[in-house]
Amino acid sequence: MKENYKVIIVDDHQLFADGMVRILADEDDFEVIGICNNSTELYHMLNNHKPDLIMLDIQMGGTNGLELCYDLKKTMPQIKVILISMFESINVVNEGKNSGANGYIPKTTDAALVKKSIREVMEGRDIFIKPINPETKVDLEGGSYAFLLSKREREIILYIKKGFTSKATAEELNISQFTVDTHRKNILKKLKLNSLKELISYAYENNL
Amino acid sequence: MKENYKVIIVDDHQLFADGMVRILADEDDFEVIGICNNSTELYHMLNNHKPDLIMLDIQMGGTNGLELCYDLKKTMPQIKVILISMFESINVVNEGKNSGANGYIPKTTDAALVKKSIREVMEGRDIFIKPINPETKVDLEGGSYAFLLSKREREIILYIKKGFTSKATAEELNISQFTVDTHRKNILKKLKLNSLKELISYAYENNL
DNA sequence: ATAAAAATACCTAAAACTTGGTATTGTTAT
DNA sequence: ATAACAATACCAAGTTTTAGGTATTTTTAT
Repeated sequence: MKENYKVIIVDDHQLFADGMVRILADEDDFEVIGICNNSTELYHMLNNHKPDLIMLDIQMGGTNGLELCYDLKKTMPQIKVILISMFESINVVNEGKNSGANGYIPKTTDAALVKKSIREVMEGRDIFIKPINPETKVDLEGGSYAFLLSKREREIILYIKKGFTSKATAEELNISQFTVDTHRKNILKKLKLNSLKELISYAYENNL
Repeated sequence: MKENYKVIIVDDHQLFADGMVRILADEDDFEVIGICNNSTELYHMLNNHKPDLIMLDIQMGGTNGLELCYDLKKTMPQIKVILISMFESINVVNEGKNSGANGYIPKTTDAALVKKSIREVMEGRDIFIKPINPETKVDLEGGSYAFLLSKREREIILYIKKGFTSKATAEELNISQFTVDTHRKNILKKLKLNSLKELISYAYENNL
């Protein structure tokens, strides 16, 4: 008889999670024991349930899935983690590896490959997809480069959303106005935006 | 006996589409007759298959789902279209309406709501969710002066949210930059705000 | 018809943002 | 150890916004 792997799905897109449940329900060696929409829900659930595997979306509003994975692996290394993401760039895959995950699956893969990947991981082999075309500049369209942001940069964004000038932000954080300006510049560059106004809209539309 | 609605799912994330198929397979009044990962595949499929409904993701690599919806509705208005998106901002929902779609569902909704929405749409009622942004404080009594805004002022706000300078907005609307500046000033005054940045946040938090 | 509101247009000075740099000090990953 | 990233700080020129106005024309409602 086959193993019965207990799986928790973590994704802020409930619809995607609902779909995943049904995909895994096709097989009788998986059992989804829970769905969480954010890290808080996950930690809550982990108090009462011990999964064998966590399927973790790395872009969730307000939560950085990579950091979450890192924390999970630090305290519960025995739980396997497969990251799910709409990014396929080699950079993100590498960040995924560094966060301690056992696998990385882009959302462009299909149901069959997911099932195969889970079995691979549960049998002890990490699976990190080779980006199909490393030359291709990953064009995210609706996607978000927000995961590229550092902690301080996310903090700066909060002040921008509140309408703080760089001077006011600098005073609040006890750093130089020049530093705030540099952070702002770097944020715009990373997110490929042209102004703070675009940034604010971006922040709201991407739950930053 | 219930209707048997023929559905095509269009999403570049195969995994999401695979999940949707299984969600719809729960019910016997839906039948997924195809999955497409882009507009080309969709048009191909439409040569041989006539669906009752198309579930259309609006963010697909290389394809603008909104434009696709607009084109579809122009040539095949009898086919219902429900847009799916990870955005919940009022902007995008409105753009969805303008593209001729019959409904708009964010990916944060769950399987049950999707099924309900499909039935609503197939029975002739359009469904456009009122997005509830967790950050949004629904506090109409409390001090939203937004009702004071004129039509033109609301229009100006849309350009501000898109990051347009007053000069660029003026060119777009064929009016003087001074006029745009005056509108901006009046908007800030009416809403008791101090900067365009605050205005943008206000706009998102009050579904403007 | 007429008052109120909306939309238009103009002026100026100060403050803030944008852009294109350079550069040092820590920390992290390989 | 050494490359890459994060956080810090600085400079300058040009653009945009902000805040104080005034003022005319068009639309809307009573």
